[in-house]
Amino acid sequence: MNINVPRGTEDLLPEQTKRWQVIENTFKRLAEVYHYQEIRTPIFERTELFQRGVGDSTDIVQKEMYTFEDRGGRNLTLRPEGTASVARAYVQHKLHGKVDQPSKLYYIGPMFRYERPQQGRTRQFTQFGIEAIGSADPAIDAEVIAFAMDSYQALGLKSLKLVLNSLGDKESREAHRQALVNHFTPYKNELCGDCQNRLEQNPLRLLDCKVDRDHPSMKNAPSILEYLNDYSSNYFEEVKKHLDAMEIKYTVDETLVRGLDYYTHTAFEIMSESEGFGAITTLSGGGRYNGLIQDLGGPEMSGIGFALSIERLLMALDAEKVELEQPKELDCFVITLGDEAKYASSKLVNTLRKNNLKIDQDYLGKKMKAQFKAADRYNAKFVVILGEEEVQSGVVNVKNIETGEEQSVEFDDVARLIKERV
RNA sequence: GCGGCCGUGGCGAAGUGGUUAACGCACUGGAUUGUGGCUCCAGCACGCGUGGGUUCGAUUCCCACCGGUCGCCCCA
Repeated sequence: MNINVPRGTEDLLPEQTKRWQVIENTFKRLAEVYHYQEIRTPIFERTELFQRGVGDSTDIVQKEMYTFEDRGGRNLTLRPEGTASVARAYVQHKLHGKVDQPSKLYYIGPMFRYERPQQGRTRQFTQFGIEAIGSADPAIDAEVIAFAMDSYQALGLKSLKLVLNSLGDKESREAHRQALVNHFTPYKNELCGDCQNRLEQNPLRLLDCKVDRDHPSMKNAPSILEYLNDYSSNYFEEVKKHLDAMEIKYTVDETLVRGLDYYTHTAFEIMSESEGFGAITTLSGGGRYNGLIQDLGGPEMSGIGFALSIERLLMALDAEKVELEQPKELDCFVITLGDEAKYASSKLVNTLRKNNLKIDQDYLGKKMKAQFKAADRYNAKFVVILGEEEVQSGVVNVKNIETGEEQSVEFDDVARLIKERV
């Protein structure tokens, strides 16, 4: 019987969750700083939502969705990304009618994609993301990008690369699409199978094909930037000016197209430039989606967002050898000697905890030496030794593990003493 | 969906077609009845992913399966 975790999923044991908590708290703090509020949507949705929202031509919808039928015959899918769900909630609850606009939302939680696992890619992974819906001001594009960069910088990461592009509005995209079809059709038979399909379904994605990257036709392929109409190209310029104003460095890459169909105008990715980071260097991505809300039955509302993977963030932290600062595990470990002392110990431990101190004691009947070792391992600041003598006298020694200093106090004063020193 | 590599105690890891499967860490006990982190001694795999095959004999060779891992495509 194999009861291990399913392929592509993992348990996070305390050693790891400690780091996760630091990261999550950082994000929540940033969300307050940038004034984004949390939204929680279901982990599964109707399959149509992702087909419409993410796009039928995307890899996600074509081959990566965890789709199932429930007992009522409903066709459901574990969410592969967060934006479609947030947009759906925005439409469903008519957030566009609320006073606070734009709606600035953040989410954090598991996403699911059925893929072959490898480093930096699991079937269940965790995204933190934000969405700002209801504004078409280039300044908010820049805000989202700044937030994305801050998410890494606030944790101490440095080797980051911001890549930027514009995909233009509908009109620009259509013009570019036509140009791409005209350009690539003569070479159709020389391109890879995927690209032959892309030529019909989504020619834009030909540009980031890794197989045909070196095909001669790629070199002089029409760039989206040449097809931006006035509004689009002006919008892109404005976004860049805001980034310049914030002194955020970026590289424009006209081949950056992103894998999801809903993107318009601003598209960006943040990559790690650390040595030995592995094959996957994309840490996060995002962009503007001006047609999405309408596609999902809402009013004409534009939005922009980004999402990052916490798993990849952790890889980046490891690659850059960033140590997250973590709180001390225990303020005091109570060493108990002999059966008689155990009641006094329970009482003392309880009292200390009521004083909001982090306390633990031995439950394995270990010898003193082993109890000291446990205290070391838990990184406790103090130990209290409690044996028959102490029970008799009502006085215990409180020992500072680092300095070795000891101080004798009555039971009732232990909490106060430790609180003063922690 | 396709390809490479790997599968030995709680963890890391060596090794061999044949009689006791190194070593390190961790853990437990002792040297040392109540003050640890150092040192020394001792203990700790009836077993080398599962099943089948070759063989007098397999953890070691072969096959299949399972699991892990890395990479391709694509992405977070």
